[in-house]
Amino acid sequence: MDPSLILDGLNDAQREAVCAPDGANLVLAGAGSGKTRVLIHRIAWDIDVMGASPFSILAVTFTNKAAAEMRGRVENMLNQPVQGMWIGTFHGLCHRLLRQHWKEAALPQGFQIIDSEDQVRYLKRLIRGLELDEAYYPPRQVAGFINHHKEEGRRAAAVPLARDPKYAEWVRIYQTYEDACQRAGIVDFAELLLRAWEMLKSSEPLRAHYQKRFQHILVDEFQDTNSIQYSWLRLLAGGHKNLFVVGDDDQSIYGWRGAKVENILKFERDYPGAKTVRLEQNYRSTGNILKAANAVIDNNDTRLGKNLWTDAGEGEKVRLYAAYNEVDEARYVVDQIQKSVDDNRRRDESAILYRSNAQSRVFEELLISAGMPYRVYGGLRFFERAEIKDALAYLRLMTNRDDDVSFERVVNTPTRGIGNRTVEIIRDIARNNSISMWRAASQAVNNKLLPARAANAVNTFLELIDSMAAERNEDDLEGAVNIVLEYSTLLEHYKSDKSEKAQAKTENLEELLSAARMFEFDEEEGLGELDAFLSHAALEAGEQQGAEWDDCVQLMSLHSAKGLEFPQVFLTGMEEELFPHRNSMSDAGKLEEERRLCYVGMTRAREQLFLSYAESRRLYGQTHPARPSRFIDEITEELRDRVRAAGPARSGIVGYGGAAASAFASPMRKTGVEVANGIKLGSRVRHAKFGDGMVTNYEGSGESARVQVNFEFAGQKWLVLAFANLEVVS
DNA sequence: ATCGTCATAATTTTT
DNA sequence: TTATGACGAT
Repeated sequence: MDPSLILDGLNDAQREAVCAPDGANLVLAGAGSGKTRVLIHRIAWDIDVMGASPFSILAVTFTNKAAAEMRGRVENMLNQPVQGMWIGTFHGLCHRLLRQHWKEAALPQGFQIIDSEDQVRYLKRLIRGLELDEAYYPPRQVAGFINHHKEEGRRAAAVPLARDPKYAEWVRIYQTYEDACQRAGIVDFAELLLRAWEMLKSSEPLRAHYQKRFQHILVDEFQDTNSIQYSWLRLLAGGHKNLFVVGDDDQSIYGWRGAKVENILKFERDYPGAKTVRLEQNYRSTGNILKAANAVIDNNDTRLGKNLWTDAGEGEKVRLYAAYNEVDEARYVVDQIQKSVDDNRRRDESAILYRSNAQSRVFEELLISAGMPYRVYGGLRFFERAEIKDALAYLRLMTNRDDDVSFERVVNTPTRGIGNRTVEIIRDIARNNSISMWRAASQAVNNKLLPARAANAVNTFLELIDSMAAERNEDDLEGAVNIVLEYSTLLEHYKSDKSEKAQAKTENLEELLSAARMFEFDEEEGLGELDAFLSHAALEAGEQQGAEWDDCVQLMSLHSAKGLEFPQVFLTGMEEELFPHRNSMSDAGKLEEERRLCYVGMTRAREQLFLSYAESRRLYGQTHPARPSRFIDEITEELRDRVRAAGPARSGIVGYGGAAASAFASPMRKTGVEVANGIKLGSRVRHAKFGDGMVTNYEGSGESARVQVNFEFAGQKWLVLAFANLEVVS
């Protein structure tokens, strides 16, 4: 193959990385320096030039999105589908290993994956079962404790015993949880990694097999790896040590969830002679933006050192807006976006970034009243919705009756006369006999351990699940979902409810049917279709709702913005205590991570970067004076332009909290705006009987469209557009 | 079993 | 401010 096809268009450093000899290679890739590109070209290089078989390649990412993108781009580049290559997330790949070697991993064949929410719910049950006070052992924190230890490769028995008796109890909960999961055949996210690692570590033949198979291991976002992921890689690359890792220590922002930047340093130590390549040329931002970002990150002491540069021009200076309060800040931002839209720029060229999600509200309110469509990242995803998880729980019980998490979830959903007391009795039996809830329930029924009425209800439930399983056709996934929706009466339950919410839930359940219909089943993993679907649901919670193709202003937290870029970026809420966040200010390490977060935010901008802070901010219902963030001071003065807030507080700002604000008491997170006949979200409309009001929400379109209007005097009403005869005013 | 009331806590997120 | 969860009353 002709190497030039792969090397063309790469700069020197990129090229050096792509065709580096086998062995340990570390690519320190600054923001916007083409890191994904290097990774993809490297894979192509291995296959096309070095003649590696796709079977010998293992490429690891952190998100499904990144994995899918990488696969697509590699195939594009090689102009053919790559078969046999493993590209996926750490969790996805470990899952695959465990499915293929469930015996060696000591798991039941039909093991199920639980997500973080399930994990916390389950822990809560177990903590109660141990008769411990939830107030002293908050399930969330216990989950964090357990996950932390798992990420460090420690099982409950291996957690060093501390003098603190409270801590000993935590370990006891961990042990209880570990046993319970094993019994129920469920595996949490951290367990996927830990199990796979333990399996490879303890089984010499398996380890040898995969070490031999994966001659080329590539890792994206290496700075985000935690300890167990690092060990996992080390194990797999044990023989040949052909590890090609790409990362940026300056963009490490997930230390709080176990990521270890130190792994980059460790890498150079653990693989002596590792080659390091720095990618410092940035293809994204203009000079001033880069200089400003460099100036900020330069204040961190623990850096490997890197300086981004560009040969694009200086561009505009960074603009700084000092707002009176958060509403003024939002108004300024929305005004600026309006200006660029008037300038024929797309709305999705603008991104509003913030440190914490609570800050999105004010922006949403003002965007609605400006009639500007927007999209907020970071809500619940499809497979995380309660009604979807209910349906999935039925499916899971069908394939694994011992799945206690699912049992608890749906035993009385929808209500079928199995009350708390009854469930408690079953739980006790399960605990006392170390059996699953399902078995305990059938014992309770058979041995007459329940009052007649309860026994009857429980029995009906057991038979329901059995009949669902019996009715199901192995190779008809959609049919299985249909059976669940019908037999469980979930759909009926929501359909009979005429409320807004219930209707949305009905639609979601119907969407689940089509998700099942569209599911692309890959038989080679040795899984049944249903199990594959359930694993898929757990590992890929699904897209954020909201149509990507809509032209919407983008709102997201700084963390969610990593990896993205926008021509125009608004970095808002640049205030001490908010950003850097108050919880991260006292610890030097945490503060540096905040600074990196700032660096990540700034380097999202291609052409224009706006920073803003408010002198007074209302947060959690209380107004506090605020000081500008230290990060602002760290930007050299000549790189920024201070945009003055125009004059003293204006009536428009101060008066905002009145009638208009109350109209937005509950902003809906909608992405579209135009409803019909010139009526938009935020439009002022007049109704013959109710008077004037503002459109705050809508659903449907055309004839059947309904809009929600907040009338100044008549309050909130839903109106069918075709009948309401609304007139748009001013 | 469901509804309403009260207290509480409230970065960041993927798998 | 607000969302969530626990608890008590119907």
